[in-house]
Amino acid sequence: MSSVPRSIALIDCNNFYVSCERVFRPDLLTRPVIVLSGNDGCIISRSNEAKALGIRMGAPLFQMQELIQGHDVTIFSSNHVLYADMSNRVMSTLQKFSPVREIYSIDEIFLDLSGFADINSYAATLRHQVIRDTAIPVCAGIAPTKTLAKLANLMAKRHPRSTGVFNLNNLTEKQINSVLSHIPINEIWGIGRQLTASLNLSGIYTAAQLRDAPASTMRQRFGVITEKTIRELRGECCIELGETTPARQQILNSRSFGSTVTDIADLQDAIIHFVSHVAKKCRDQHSVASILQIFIQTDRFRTDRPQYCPSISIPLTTPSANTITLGKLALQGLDSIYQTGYHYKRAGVILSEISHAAQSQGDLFAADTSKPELMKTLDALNRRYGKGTVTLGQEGAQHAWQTRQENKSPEYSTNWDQLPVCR
DNA sequence: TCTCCGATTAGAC
DNA sequence: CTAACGGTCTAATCGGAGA
Repeated sequence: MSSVPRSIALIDCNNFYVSCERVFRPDLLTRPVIVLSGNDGCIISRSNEAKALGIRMGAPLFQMQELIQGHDVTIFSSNHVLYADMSNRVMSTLQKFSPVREIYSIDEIFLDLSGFADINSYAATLRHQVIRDTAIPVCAGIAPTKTLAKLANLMAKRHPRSTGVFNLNNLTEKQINSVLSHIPINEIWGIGRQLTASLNLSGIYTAAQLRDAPASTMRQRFGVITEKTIRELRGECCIELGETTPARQQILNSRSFGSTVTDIADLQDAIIHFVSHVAKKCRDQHSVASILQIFIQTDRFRTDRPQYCPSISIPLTTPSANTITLGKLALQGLDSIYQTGYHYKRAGVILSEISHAAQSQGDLFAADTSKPELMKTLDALNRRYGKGTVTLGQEGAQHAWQTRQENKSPEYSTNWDQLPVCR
């Protein structure tokens, strides 16, 4: 009994961050545009025109400076509030198209379209709906497994005059072979730099070659992930759709500083900021953490200066998500790892061993009682009047460690005060 | 020798 | 003028400590 293959669709926004900026700057629709990472450091999104100029993904901005200046490239700092809001809009449109779905990242969603009638035109409809609702362009790849759907999406994006939909289930075996033999393995989901290098050494260069390699021996040499990838390339489902977003197991907040800091007071200020942020995220998912980690780092690229990257892991006797409790411990931890005389470039805070607040061990007998009501009030005020309305004493307004963001667009879709027309 | 656990590595986006 | 290289997260794997 040969069963009909599943139709798993991967819908992926085109050049997502750039597309978000273009929604509010239609004058840039045909121009080279890039979006930078935090601190305006690396290039993390490029328009097709920027890609065509040879501007590399992930490259540090200063290395691409020549290309950029010669071609009037428009540069944006990251505007995460804008991207998160646009993502919510895109996802709420797309979720209506299948009851079985998984939001995989800020700009991607898997939809199970198995058994649907006329899948190709359904996918075309969904693309147009997203454009109408949000002005963000998306492409759809359809295949029997997630890994193949990823590749199908790649094909949909790559084919210049394609309709933005590519369905591997419509192809003959011969056509599939042809497609896979033209895709280098580094473009496969789950095959990164290291695996590409070692697989190449064994003579495997294309998706077709990887698919046809013996699965069990490959598992021994290259690990389980490679084996699953091989099976998925054959059309065998090994990675199911995860329909519920599980609570975070780890919550991290870290920053590279705009310039180096030497004073512990500046680090304290930064750490308190990070603690507030992670504690809030933890409370938002109704969790508490059992381990609090603090780290500070010197600039790893300044090899001419002494390096010092200490960290400390602080176990909590009572799991907590309380900013005050965690803040005190964090500052003690910082004290114990800080050394004078270094130029610190980055710091961060990690919450781990996270469990659900209600079922946390010892909760009944030893709850974290340091002003839990204060946390609720603080969260409520910030919800009501906007983020940053009420902060703890040490979260000042001026920060020596603040990141550079020289080309940030307004939060068009979420903040009236930032709309030029409302000034 | 086995098992457990924290640290490290690899990958995604 | 010079210096300039992200932030969050998961899962697999490694390797040492202790049983």
